[in-house]
Order: sequence, then C-alpha cells, then structure tokens
Amino acid sequence: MQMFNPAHPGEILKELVIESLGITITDAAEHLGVSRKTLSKILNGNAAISPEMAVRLELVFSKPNADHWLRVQNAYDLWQTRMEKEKLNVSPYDFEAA
Amino acid sequence: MQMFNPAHPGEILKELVIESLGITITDAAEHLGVSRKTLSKILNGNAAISPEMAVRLELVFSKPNADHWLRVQNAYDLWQTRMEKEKLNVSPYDFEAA
DNA sequence: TTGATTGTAACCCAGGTGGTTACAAAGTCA
DNA sequence: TGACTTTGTAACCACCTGGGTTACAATCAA
Repeated sequence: MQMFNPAHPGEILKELVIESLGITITDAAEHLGVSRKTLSKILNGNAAISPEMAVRLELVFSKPNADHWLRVQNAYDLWQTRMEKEKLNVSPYDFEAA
Repeated sequence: MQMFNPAHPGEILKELVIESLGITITDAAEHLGVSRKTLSKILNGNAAISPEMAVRLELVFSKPNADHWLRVQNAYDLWQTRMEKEKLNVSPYDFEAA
C-alpha cells in the first residue's frame, strides 16, 4: 500500500525513457508504432499504459519490462480508486456468521 | 516472464474466495455491490478484474489485497498480448545509432 | 524568422465494464 | 416428481477508454 500519491506512469516514462535517451516524442511514437497523440496522452497523464503499450515499450526499449510498466500503472490506478472507496459502499464479509 | 498460459483471474477468484467460503455467486455479488452478471463474467473469463473490482474484493474479503488481484490480471493480460506481439510490428531501439 | 515539436480539440471506430430484464439449463431438496 | 434456487448468458442500454486522423495554436530551437 502506497502512502503518497504516486506519480502517473507518463511522468516516469517521460523521464526514464524519452528524456534519458534525448529523443523527441514524435520519434518515440514512431518507434513504438503508435500515433503521436496516443503517446502524448500517456505522457501527460490523460491515458493509461495498456497491456499492449507495456509490451511495445518492452520490445522497443527493453529497459523496464512490461510487467514493471503495468505495476506502475496499477499503483496509480489503485491510489485513485482507494481515494474514493467510500463510494463503493461495501462492508467487510462476516466470516463468523458463515 | 511466465512460461505457461496462466489461469484467468476468474478461476482463481472462484476457487480462492467463493468456493473456499462456500457461498453462492449470487451472494458474493451482493456483498461486492455488483450485479450477478458482472461477477459471473469475471468468474468465467469473459471480463477482467478492474481496479475498482480489485478494491471491492479487498474491502469485502480482505484476504488477497487489491494489488494481488491486479497482478494476477496483469499476468493474464500480458500473456495474451505477448502471444501476438508479432502483430505489434516494432523493432528494438538502436541505442548505438543515437 | 523559419521550421520542428508539442498539446489538444474534434471527430471516428472498436471494445470493455457495468446495469437490467429475461430465459433456459442445472442443481437441490422436500 | 415438483418446486425452488442457482447459474450462464442473450439482448439491450449507458458510459468510458484506447487508438486513429486531421488540424490548429503555441512553443522551442537553429
């Protein structure tokens, strides 16, 4: 369980891959085989890293593997969801009253 | 990297939670605050465990936490995606030609 | 200044998650 | 057997997301 609001995966992707390689977003998108818009949305936190995108990143840049990218995305998604868990309106299962 | 086709998360959920508690799917769905159909689809591999569903499972049954459910879902999704990674049609980035 | 780069809006499409209702098939039990 | 419960799933709905293209304004860099 994370304690603090985790950075969105796009920030990490931008720093860890694109900036560290010194390539442009346009270039990275082409290498990944997706549109510039698709990558841009992820980098700016307006889209998630899908399983397919995670595999693309792994195949092209190899560095962090696909599992890693999905774990980062999970951490972000879970944080967001837990922030509003009251809305789920559920109660713990009563194992005693089984 | 998994070596063999992982079981879909629904199978695990069915065995680990529902069957082990001896409750019905109808009952479990009510506790989770979702429709019977929604839970049924997951159990039969026709739907994924979403971040929200993962938190519901954690809040209600506590046992495996939400992170675990998403990791199980990731493993399944990644396997499926990697099965067809040729279709992604991408090549490793050439770090030399930087 | 000029050209490259970028974010994003508007629009499209496919698919996924979730809901309700309804029905047929099975299982359970008096 | 008959009655009730449980289950999967079809049909239909709403909404969101991923991904694409085109286009435009803003910004960056040579």
